[in-house]
Amino acid sequence: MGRTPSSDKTGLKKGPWTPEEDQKLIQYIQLHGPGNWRNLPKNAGLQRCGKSCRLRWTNYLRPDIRRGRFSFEEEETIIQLHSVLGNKWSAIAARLPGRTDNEIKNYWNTHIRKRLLRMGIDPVTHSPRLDFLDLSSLFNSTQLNLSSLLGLQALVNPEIFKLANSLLLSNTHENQELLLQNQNSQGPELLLQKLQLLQNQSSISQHNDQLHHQVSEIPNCTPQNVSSSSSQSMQGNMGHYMMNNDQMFQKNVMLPLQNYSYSATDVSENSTIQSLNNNNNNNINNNQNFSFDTPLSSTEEEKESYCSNFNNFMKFEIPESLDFDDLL
DNA sequence: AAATGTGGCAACCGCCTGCTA
DNA sequence: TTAGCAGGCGGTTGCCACATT
Repeated sequence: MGRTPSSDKTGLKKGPWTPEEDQKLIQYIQLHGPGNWRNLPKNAGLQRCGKSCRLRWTNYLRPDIRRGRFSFEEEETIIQLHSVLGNKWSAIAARLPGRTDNEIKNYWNTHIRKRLLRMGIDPVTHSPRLDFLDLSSLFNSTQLNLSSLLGLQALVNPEIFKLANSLLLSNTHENQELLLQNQNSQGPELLLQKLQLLQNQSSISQHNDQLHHQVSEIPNCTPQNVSSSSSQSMQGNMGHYMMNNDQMFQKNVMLPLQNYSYSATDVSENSTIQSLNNNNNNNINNNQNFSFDTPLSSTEEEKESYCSNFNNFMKFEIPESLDFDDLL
């Protein structure tokens, strides 16, 4: 792992740390404490730059580091915080004891981000986007039958569903081809236009004002997903969810979150499945149990579990008491 | 069995910020 | 005021391990 061991022109070693180096660093810090990273390598007998020592300590050797898989609660926290803070990994890490910003960043990029993309959610704005949704898995699915269509109906705005459904029912190969060809590029223009029109007719929540107000008071904080006062938000039974700005209406298709379900087939091989089952039963809406049939599917039980728990997974309710100063 | 592709993640790079003289 | 420095931070790289072809 890491990089090829090498030395820079000052003779300092780079690349992966050896157990001996780790030991030296640990022993030195145990004796003298962290800090003064510039002089630390020399005093500790390490051929490393101070920066490298600091990173090694903070990201790997620190005794309070909690290694291992992220729990579902941790994932949920990361997503919630990311929806407010954006890529402020250190701020997010501060709310997750034992986790480092580097670890969270890696986990986001390798797991959560991809999952959100597959779910059709923009990982930057946390807004649903049809052009990110993996529709090919839908149309290629052998499970594209009435029941899955009913699931799809729960996935999207009913009007959007009607439109998509009419495309399917017309049963023209061209339509499906068109949809599939365009889903990863610019999207079917006609469909997008119609969807956008429909979307713009969706109910607009007033409930973002409070959060916007709270966040706007944070110094130097420009939350990526908190709308401007002129932008729109949607609220469903999953809490407040902010739309980024009007540009979302230009190219992207937004779906009401209360109807947004989860392609849970590859959820969190690292997550604690059990934890999913602990706290969500009250929020389960059977209509939201929908899964795409993808090659990544695990067991049906897991799929069901994840699907039914997606409501919790995507519950981005920002507590009114959230102290943003503390957060930052 | 070998080649190729992909995921995961430790570590590096370069920029930014805050402190101090 | 400003230059220099240390530390912090987010983005990126590149290697290893495993999966797929």
